[in-house]
Amino acid sequence: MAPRTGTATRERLSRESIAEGALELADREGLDAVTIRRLATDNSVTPMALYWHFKDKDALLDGIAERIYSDVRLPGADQRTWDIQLRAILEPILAAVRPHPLVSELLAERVMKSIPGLILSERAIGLLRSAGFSPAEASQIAAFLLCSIITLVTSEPGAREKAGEDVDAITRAKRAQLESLDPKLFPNLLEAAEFFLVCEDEDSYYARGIDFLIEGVRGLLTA
Amino acid sequence: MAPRTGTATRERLSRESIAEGALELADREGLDAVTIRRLATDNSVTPMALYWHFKDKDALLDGIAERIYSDVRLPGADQRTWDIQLRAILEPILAAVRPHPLVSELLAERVMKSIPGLILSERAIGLLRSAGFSPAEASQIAAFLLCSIITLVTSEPGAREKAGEDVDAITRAKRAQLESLDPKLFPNLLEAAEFFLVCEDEDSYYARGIDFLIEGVRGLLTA
DNA sequence: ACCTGAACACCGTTCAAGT
DNA sequence: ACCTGAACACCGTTCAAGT
Repeated sequence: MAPRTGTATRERLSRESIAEGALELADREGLDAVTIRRLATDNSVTPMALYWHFKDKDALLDGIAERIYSDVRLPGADQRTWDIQLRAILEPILAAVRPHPLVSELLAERVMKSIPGLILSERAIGLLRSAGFSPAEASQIAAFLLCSIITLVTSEPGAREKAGEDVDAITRAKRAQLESLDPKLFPNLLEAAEFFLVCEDEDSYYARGIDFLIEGVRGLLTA
Repeated sequence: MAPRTGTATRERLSRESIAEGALELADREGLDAVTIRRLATDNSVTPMALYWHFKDKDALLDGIAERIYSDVRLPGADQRTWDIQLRAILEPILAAVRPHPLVSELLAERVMKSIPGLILSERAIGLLRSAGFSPAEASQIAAFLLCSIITLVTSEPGAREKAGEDVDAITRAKRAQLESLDPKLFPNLLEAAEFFLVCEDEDSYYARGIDFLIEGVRGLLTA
């Protein structure tokens, strides 16, 4: 008889399946919902079962980060100018992180803790080295670029509010707070209030972010 | 008889004294050490006492962030070019955040939750507006610049290791991990390994960071 | 190899009560 | 106004044990 399959099947636990479930949970309900005990019941298992697959909770979060970094699809290196190639690296990273605004805060401190993260760091540093930066400069700039991509996602206006289900209750409260400010003291804040609450156009938001980063590198190069 | 003063005096609790104590604790032992119960015993008081001064733990963390933002000393506006003025804003922000690498991760999502944070945001947006950016652009760029300053501090190589007391035990472990990488696959990472572990020169690290940000803005402006 | 059961030492927070 | 006491519903984690 073939093993049972279907919705009620209890799959064998594995690092990957646990991390995948944890990521989906975090995307839906936020990182605070990711709890050893919650994951255990979601997997129909005892909390201690998870400790066979992960040393501790921090290692489990490393696993979530690895899962996201493994989505990055880097293009092959070529002979185009450094700015074109840099864009070709940054965009796939953004594409991998962007679906996970509630989880992105995990990523910065965890790049060096997984093979996919190491690969993408190696690639970025190599590109910056060949553009003319020293090892010290290249490693700092590469780290900063990655952090910046993550920051763009983490702080995309409106994105983080998806954690609580009362999406626009939070937005309304924030709007009320901003609009209660003294217009004499905070004219510019009031003029721009709407752009802190929701993102007018996500694509142009991210395009501007990437442009900023590439121009920043160019500025350091020609200084 | 004058009220007792000296080392054993139990001061009256206040929002400010609690936040100050919490910040010092976080600077010494990291944010995980900042616990309602720990702060209570540090203040020789019951955990519930803190709930009179702060709605909940999140509000207490807001208080810590406000404490740091209140250290920012902005210069008066003047008629110099936008890049000079932008530098004159970014540097005092950096100066306020830099002493608190273990706490800086709190700051990004909390700028708009205190008067000092609102003031500095207003100022940055105003400057970018007068440099020629639209309200949407100015607010996005201002938010990104602030996040970037914070990121520079949060991820300054070696800074975060000061949480655990075994400072160079952690550094040694990280070095071992990096040096165990295959030199064929990660040549650039290995060449730059040292710069991920400790910061060669903090001042040039931060100078490069600020230069990057200003050049990034210039790039968007001339695009 | 993979998982369970019971227990420990912590959390944040509510609610009613004291002065 | 400011703080206490007792209690609740959670955490992560250790340790010994089962199959």
